[in-house]
Amino acid sequence: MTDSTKPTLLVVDGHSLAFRAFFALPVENFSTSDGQHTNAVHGFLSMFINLLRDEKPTHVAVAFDVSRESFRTREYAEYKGTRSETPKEFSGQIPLLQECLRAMNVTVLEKPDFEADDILATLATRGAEAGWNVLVCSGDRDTLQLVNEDVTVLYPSVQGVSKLKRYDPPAVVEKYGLPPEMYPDIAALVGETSDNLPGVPKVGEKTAVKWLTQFGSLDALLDGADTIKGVVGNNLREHIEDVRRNRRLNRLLRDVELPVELDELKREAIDAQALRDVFARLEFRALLSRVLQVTETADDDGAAVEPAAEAPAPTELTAADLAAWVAAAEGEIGVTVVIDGGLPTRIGLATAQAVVEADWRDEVRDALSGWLSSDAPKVLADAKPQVKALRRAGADVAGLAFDVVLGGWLLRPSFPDKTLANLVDTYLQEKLPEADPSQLVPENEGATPGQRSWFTVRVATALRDAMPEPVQSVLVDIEMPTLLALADMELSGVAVSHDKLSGFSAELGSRAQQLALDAYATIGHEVNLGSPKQLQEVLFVELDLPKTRKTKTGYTTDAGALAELQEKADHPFLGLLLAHREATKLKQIIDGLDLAIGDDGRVRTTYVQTGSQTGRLSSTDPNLQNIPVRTEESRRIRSAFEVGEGYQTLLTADYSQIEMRIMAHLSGDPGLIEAFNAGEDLHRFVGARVFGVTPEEVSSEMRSKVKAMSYGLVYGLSAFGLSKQLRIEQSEAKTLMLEYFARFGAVRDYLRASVEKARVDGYTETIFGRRRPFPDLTSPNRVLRENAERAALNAPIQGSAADIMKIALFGVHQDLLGMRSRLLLQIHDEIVVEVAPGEADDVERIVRDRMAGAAQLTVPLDVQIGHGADWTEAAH
DNA sequence: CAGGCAACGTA
DNA sequence: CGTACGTTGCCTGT
Repeated sequence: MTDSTKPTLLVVDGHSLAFRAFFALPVENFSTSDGQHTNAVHGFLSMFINLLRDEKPTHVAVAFDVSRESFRTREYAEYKGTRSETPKEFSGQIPLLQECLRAMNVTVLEKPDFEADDILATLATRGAEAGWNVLVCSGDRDTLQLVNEDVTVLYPSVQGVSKLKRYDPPAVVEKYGLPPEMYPDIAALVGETSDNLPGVPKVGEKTAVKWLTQFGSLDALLDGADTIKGVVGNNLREHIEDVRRNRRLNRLLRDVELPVELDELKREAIDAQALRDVFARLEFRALLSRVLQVTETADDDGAAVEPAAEAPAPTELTAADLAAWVAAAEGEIGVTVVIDGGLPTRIGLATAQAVVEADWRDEVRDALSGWLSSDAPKVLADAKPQVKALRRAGADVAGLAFDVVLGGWLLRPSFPDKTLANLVDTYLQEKLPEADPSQLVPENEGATPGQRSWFTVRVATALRDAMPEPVQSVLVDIEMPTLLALADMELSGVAVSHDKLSGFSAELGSRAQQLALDAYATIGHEVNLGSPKQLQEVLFVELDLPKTRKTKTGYTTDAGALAELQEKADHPFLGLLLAHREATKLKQIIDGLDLAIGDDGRVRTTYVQTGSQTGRLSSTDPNLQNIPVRTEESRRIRSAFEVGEGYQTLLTADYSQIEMRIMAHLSGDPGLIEAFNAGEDLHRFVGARVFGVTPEEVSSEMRSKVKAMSYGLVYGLSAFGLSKQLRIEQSEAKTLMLEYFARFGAVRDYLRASVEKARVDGYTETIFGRRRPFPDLTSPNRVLRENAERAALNAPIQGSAADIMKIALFGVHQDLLGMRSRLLLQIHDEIVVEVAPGEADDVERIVRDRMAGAAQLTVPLDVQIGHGADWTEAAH
């Protein structure tokens, strides 16, 4: 604890902490619309604000390195020599950070020829001499040598910049077993890779501490080096000069001449206007109020900042009073349902002004059911599980106006704002009270359901302010109704036959076993066929087969590479391995699925509505969007998905070539549009154009080439990739692309323009206004940039397809409301419906109308529909 | 025991 | 050097 009567000096290593923030924060979430990266600035300031708030220093300074050259590099040219070039994306942020700090009237110090840590050491020493409390915040462990009774080091933990570990003398002793002033002795012996200071080989922290404890000091140890036995003793003697050099270099200077006196570091009121200006340029919205909260402002017209609001105490209401309360409440009502075992146990409602709660009982349900199922606007955080619980309890829900978790995702699809607590943090800069899960009897009570509703309502307001109109429309018009459809689909589940699965599993099991034995026979011993590492040993060492493509950990043994190996140097082991892989993979999928079958014979997945960056859904526990289909055999798994008891048939409906149709629409390419309007086989039509023949003359080889080309386009395929995919020469792939674009030039123009627009705007947009940010499009790093370009090219197409399917999905859901038939599955461009007896014709008409009518494009949306007793049958 | 990696299933 | 996902088993490090 710091003595509160004394001044507290906080000195911070700006460079090292900003650098940590740079790597800790995903750059895609911290960039301005013109592409300036701001993650280091944001991360540093966020941490710095927390420090000001928590430590309440009276005096503050932030030190920076001027360059990599210092007196240390002059003494030892290799110092920090292994560090790779500082990324430009980082160094460009330092002036911006300094500008922010100056606007906050924080003293920024830098001195040529010295490192930031020397400035910290000097200030810390002077502060301690003056009898102050000193806090040193740095990402460099060498600052631990500064720790004493008056000086505490705050060191960022591995988890990130936000968590700082406090090192006072006892903490250093606990961590290293030696007092702080001896830390550099340990470091000198061990060495510091990041500074390119080699230590004594084979000596780690343990040995160093043991020696230093034994000899009492580094000098005594080096003097007595002859007495140390063994390899490490030799190593020490051979590297004694390295150790001395390390120790010279890691000693921080405590008497650097600085242009300021301690008193001048006193915290001053910030220049709010200047801060607003620079934050506006950096597009920091939330940060400003956080700064204003922890600092005085010298701004005349600056409104006083309210401290974070405290949630009102909840009022416990009876069922009847609850009904009266919702009837009287104005505007949106926040709703939070506490769930246990899939059923509601408690409900909390709130407006921005009032908070009410009740245990969930039948009376409560009956009192609220009218309101819950009405259009009265409701705001929730992660509504789907709550809607499901309410429906299980016999209460229907409508009037979902806003789900803040979906809103946060739409605004920043890559940001992990997946809980109310995250959102409260990000958009309100407040803390949602949370019970400490590590304690059996929590010290802090978490927010009650009513209070969570209160936070939800306020987050919704903040999100709306931050959300461009088109994005709000995606939320309200697409995502919210989709949510209701998904809730019902998850509740329904899909019937899966355990008998079909277990029979198939056993068959595959014995086949896999036999294949394994055969495989062992070809190489003369057993090997774990599931271990890529052991396989590499067999393939490339024992059998000495040609090396395949490299992976991070060796050479790939994936199916493609093994097939190539077979062509080059066939060995019976390869075919058996591939067959074994196929059998075990299928068995694994089957067994996983079998395990997921519930008591009622149905499998229930969870659709993650925020599960992708493009707008698609994802499916988990189990994933029903990747059930095999490609091979005849694998379709036996789909055959186990059956129509449920009391239903007549399964109906599948899928969009044919929806992404190419969207491409035609977005590019306006006359050839492609004609292809779709002609109603002819797309790839045949395109093939005819590309190869200059009639559609009848398009061979299957030609067709598969243009098909690969067309699909590849949507993913940003290169000539190289195309040649690999089609196993043709790169030159031929290039010619194919040129021919393709010669006939369908508008496609290329569109793709180019689309990426260019994303570069300028900083984001892509779907037909319906869903956005995805792409800060890396301006990255100087070629790999990052080109990856972003391909993703940016794909995002509007994949995303628009996802939008269209969602619109169709909730349309079908709504139309089926009065019927017994129900939606079961969505697999990106396909839906599966369980059709009740007598409803087949109506259902087919509904599905066709809703899917084909989901969007008005310049080309028709073609829908293929099939029926059957199981999923395989229905797919025809 | 968690987490990274390779491999592979889908659209 | 083709986008978007989730799951599995192996293996390594804490």
